[in-house]
Amino acid sequence: MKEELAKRYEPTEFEQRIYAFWEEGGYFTPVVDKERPKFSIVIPPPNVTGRLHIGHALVNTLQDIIVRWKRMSGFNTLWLPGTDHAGIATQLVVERKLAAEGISRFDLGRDKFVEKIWEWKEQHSTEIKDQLTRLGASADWSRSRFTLDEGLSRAVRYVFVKLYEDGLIYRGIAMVNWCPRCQTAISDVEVEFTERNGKLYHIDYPLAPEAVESTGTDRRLTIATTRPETMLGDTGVAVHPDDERYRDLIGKNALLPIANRVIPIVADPILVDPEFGTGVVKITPAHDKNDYESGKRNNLPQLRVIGEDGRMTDAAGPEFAGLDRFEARKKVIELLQEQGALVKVEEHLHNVGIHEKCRTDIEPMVSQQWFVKIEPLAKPAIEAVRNGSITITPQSWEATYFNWMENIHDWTISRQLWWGHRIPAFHCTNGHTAVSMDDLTTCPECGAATTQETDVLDTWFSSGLWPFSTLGWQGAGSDEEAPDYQVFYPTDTLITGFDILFFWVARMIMLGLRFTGKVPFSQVFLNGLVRDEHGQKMSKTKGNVIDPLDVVNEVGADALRFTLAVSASGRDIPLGKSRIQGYSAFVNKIWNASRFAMMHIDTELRNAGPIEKDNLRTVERWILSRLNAVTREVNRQLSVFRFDEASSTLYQFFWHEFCDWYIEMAKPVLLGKHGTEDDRRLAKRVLLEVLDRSLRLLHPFMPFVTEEIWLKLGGVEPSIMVAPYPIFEEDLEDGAAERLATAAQAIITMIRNVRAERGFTPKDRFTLYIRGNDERDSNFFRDYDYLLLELARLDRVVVEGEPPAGTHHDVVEGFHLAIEFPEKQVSQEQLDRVRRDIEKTEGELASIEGKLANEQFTRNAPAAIVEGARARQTELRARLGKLQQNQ
RNA sequence: GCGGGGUUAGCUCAGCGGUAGAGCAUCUCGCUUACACCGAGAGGGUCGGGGGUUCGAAACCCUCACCCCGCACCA
Repeated sequence: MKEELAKRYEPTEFEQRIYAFWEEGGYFTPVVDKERPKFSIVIPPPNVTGRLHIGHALVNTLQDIIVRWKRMSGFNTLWLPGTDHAGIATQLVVERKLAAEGISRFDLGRDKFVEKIWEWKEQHSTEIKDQLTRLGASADWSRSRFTLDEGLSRAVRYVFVKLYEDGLIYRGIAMVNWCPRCQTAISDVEVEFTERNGKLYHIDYPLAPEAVESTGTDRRLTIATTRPETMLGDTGVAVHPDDERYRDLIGKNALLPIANRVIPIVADPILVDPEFGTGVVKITPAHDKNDYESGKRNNLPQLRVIGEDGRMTDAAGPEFAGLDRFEARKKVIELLQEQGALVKVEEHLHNVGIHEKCRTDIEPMVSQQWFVKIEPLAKPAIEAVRNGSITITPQSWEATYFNWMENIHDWTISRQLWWGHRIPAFHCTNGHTAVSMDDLTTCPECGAATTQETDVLDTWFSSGLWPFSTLGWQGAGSDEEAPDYQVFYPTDTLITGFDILFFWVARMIMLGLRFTGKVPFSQVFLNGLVRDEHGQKMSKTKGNVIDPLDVVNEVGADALRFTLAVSASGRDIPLGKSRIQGYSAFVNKIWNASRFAMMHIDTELRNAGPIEKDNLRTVERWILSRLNAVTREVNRQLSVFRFDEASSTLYQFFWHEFCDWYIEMAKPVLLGKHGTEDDRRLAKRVLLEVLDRSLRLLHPFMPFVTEEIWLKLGGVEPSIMVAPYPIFEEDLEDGAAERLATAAQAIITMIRNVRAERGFTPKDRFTLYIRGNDERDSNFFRDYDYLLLELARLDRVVVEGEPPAGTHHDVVEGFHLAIEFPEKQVSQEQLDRVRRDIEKTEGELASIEGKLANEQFTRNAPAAIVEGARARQTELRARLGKLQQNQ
């Protein structure tokens, strides 16, 4: 039964009601049936305690568009949602909260602290779902997963143990990125480089007394450093072996100022560039990546002067021990100044590595950690993209992927955190380490008591398994008993931000291939960053942040979604309030057009039956043909992730073809002002058809409003969500109808145009003389003269009649027109316009004729192009002749 | 240094070998019973500079300039 549509479009009135309706209908949950064609996609799991920002709104809108499109297209569709425990990020949030109460995690101890995080998690775990719900995400909440769930944890443990057994996970002492604030090691990709104005300190290192004696000189070696405090840990000085200035000093010793330690002068062609600076480099093997390598090459000891908390150690000397590293820097400078060893200080712009999560300066540090030997995993992952098993869109990201994967370093996976998957390794009192699926209390090697490794795994280790661990995979063999895995793995598409290509996408590919033997997904779409309307990054300090939930509350989810879609070409997205406003007008337009249609549709959709195509008139054939072309276009664009093209195609069609033209053209018949009762019935049927198909095409982009309208329209299916997505139908194509309808529109436009140019008002009426090319054209205009009369506001249309002298002539789409205007003073402006029009036409004609006169063109250009040029020439000639009569 | 992207109407962008486009903004006219979150119309671009390929280039190639983003390095 058809219902009324509210007079005003008020999204807040129905969006949440509609979502509840979908959930109750169970439309988000696919069936577990291997025989049906499936489509599956997993969400990039947001941080469990996070608040959704505009970037989440984007990535989840895009996923939902694809998911709804596939579901309507007949696929057994699963969108699996969930959240990530997000080790460091979550721990940080809770630590900050506790800090506000004056408590540190160390006050609580590991177990209590982890308990606190779980409490926090439980409190916030519904927030993500609630927020995604407001956006209209059609995810299967019954399958929601969390990276610390029991099953997923089992998968993590299995993968760790297996990689260890295969020799791809090892424990060792190496230079890592250390965050003194979080007091954990982090991987290379978690370090962010930020440009900073610093100082370059030039410091004199004197030669050791015995070197002064043996060389007979008292030279000083001037080194430069941005981090003077690390000199306390220097265990050598390097020069280039070919550098004449210092060659005689190689093998001798220098005297380290302040510490007064004798350190060797070594030759290191890798570390030292003789052209750069003074050609002398200090070596701090314990606190610099390059120095660490150099130290190993030159057998220099590592002296750790900075501790895990960022404070100087005892090894730094009694006057430094316990001092913060930046305080120590000041003190070192002071002492050097006193000793006269500080030669000069320069301003220096350089990059400083910081921890991307807490923004603390990274301290390179030698430490015992767990690593994944990555190359054997990276190789097949590179191959999968290279051979097309996985495609990345936009394709330019593939180059970035290869570039990174081919230069990849071992992955530091251990974190000295408390929140996460604890590493399943067991150390015994005799120093043995065993890795095991089951908890061990005694050492398998010597029987001594064991304790479990305290480190946890990098968050991305567990999210790297997300596409299969969420489907029930828990290790070799487990897949047999995991029906979801059987039906939905591998997934089809992955949609995520480019910023986690390395963090997440690459790791899923590597681990997926290794453990399931299949690519975890075959298509990756990387979306850009949402920026403000001027392309600036959104940030709290700039005050240009747009909160998606505010937008949803103001203009509804559909307007936000459509704006995001129409902006998503794969590059960064400029988003401003005015843009959203613009597209909310479009939603309003859909609402009102539907309201109009529903005032006239008296046949219920259920009983309407198929359209009687043979009885349709030209205008109806035209709109169906156009809609059909749009249908093909939208399906095609969605299949290649052109959300922008697909949505603007629909926008253009619905607003400017359906509303501005078709509805206006249909009005005389719908309102009973013209045509037979049969015409009217058919027009209504077509109006209904076009609206219904349009709503279905639009549904993935704006699910709420389309459902609200569609339900009131009385659809055949229980929900538009499960109504079939329109597909191209060859027999709806009608080129002839399109040509005539388009011509009629161009003629109406031309008349409106000239009317405005001549200063007439819509109330002034004229007579139009029109001549077609053949009988069919003439019949068309005879049949549809009422359209010209109504839409162009004429008082008479004469088809094939001879226009009197003094009329305005033109040629539009091959039709010769003449408009008889009432007597009116022709303004100079109008005359100028006629002249410009003529000049423009002459210009184009000259260019076309030049082309056609060129034998190279007629010989080489494709026949269709040459034909087109000829036709254009004919039209322009005719038009020019007509225009000249207007002068 | 390596890699990627960009430079098209006032703004934000699409087009990527065959007559320069969209949205927003601007101007003019119109409250015509779906919608003023509207309708009708107008103005506005030598497609960053230079060179080349081609019958034909905004599009392909080379080159220069400027901007952005990764990665690496910066003693």
